[in-house]
Amino acid sequence: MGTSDGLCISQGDLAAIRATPMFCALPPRALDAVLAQSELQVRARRSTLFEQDEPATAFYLVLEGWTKLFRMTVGGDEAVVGVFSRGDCLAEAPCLAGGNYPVSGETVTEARLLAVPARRIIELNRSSPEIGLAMLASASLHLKRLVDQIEELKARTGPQRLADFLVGLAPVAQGPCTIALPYEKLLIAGRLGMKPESLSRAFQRLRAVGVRINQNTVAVGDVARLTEFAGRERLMAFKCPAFRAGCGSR
Amino acid sequence: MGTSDGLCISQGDLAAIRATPMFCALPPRALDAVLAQSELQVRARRSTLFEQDEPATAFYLVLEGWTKLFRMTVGGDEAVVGVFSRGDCLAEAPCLAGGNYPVSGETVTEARLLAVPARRIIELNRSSPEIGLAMLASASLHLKRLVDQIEELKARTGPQRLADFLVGLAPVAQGPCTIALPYEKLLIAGRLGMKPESLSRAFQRLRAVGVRINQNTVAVGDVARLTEFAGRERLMAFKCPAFRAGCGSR
DNA sequence: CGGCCCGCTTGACCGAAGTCAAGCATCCGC
DNA sequence: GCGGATGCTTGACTTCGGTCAAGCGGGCCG
Repeated sequence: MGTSDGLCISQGDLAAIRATPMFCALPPRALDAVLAQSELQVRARRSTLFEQDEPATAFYLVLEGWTKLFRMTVGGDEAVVGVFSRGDCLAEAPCLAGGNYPVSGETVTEARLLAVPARRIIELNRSSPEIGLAMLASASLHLKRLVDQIEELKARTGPQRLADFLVGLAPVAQGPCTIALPYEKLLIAGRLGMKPESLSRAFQRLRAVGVRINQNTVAVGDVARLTEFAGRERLMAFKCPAFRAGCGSR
Repeated sequence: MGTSDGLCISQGDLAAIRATPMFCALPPRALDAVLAQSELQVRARRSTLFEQDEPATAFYLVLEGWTKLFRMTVGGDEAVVGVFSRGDCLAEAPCLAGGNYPVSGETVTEARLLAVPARRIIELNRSSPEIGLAMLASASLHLKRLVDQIEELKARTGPQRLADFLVGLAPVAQGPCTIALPYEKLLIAGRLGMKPESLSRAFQRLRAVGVRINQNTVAVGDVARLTEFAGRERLMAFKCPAFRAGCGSR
């Protein structure tokens, strides 16, 4: 886990930092104070950021690459709670609240991160109270994401969740496009709450709505069509026999 | 939705308020300031507190009764995101962050609530920054709960989730006991992420581990056995102690 | 009293997704 | 090149939980 000091932050990174929900509401002076306390870290793939139930001492802002939050279940599987990239903030709530990390965090690819020590921020909060509100805004966003995830798990099938995931990755809102999967299928499966085998089958199902997969690149015939599929009710295949016919052709 | 002023708060309620993760870290002066701005509400069953996507203008602390947070899915089902009782705080994060409610809120039984207007709190935050941190602590707790819920949905069967729910309600950690279900089975099913039919079947399954059900009272042969069946020791949340009907020492 | 409505339970059925196991490609070191 | 990792796909089977429909019991009202 290579580290360096907090001073050499590129212009691009600075812009990214300023754009986060966490820091965007902060007056420049307060932001400078935060950055002065922080550390720029470059980490290899599969590097541990923190572990569940450890006291929370620092939170992280992703500048480049991908990271995940997860839990080990009793059965030894990991339940992925979220996957994050540039501009996302991890674990700020437990840090500031002075508790333990509720999940474990790990890099998924090589990554560049801003690590912010909790203590300093708590101190800073005293002089600039808007930091607290900014963090709350960020935490609020995470709450919303988790609620989305719960709703998704409860109300959608695997292929629909996959469709939604792909739509989120697509560079356009309609028409054809190709997408490079940002990380391994194993993790995508985890993120979508299923096993790798089910992910495979979900991709097969999506061929019926114009999705082709080859290695880790995906070709989408029409993003709008995929979006529609993602939002449909679950019994759709049952109610609309045309799909089944389409599925069968291989 | 009956209301009255914020001044006549009973001693018991005051103690409950002081024990919440939200307010327990607050200096008495700040707490008084908050309470002076708040309103005590008594509401009938099935009364709407706020609706999803509305601007968040107030948050609620439950003093008595039960409330739920939920979302309407595309299919028209409701996905229950949480069910809350005495001592729990609802929607504080979006309020303070100045966003919209990410979910809808409703009372499940007749309930007594403390309604706290967002604006005043934001102003208060300027003079006492620890309010921001206290809210963050509360938000952090909600994050943890949601993560728990996701893990549960991903890693456990219906009967296991039900067992866990019952254990959480049991007044003892081991040995026999009887439990009165706090609200309708329909809602319990929603909370556990299943349909009423499945809940019924889950209860049947639990007969194998010594659980009998009759109307809305449940007889448990041995709570420890039930806990084991649920699949793990639930590490009791560090929710400032005191209330929560019968969640004794563990 | 008889009707009805409502919440809950049961049973039959079926689709979604997990498990287990085999098959196949790619990448790597030797 | 070969042998063996590793990661992805596929197929057969099983289990879980949702759907639909019927049945039942209690409470309420005329």
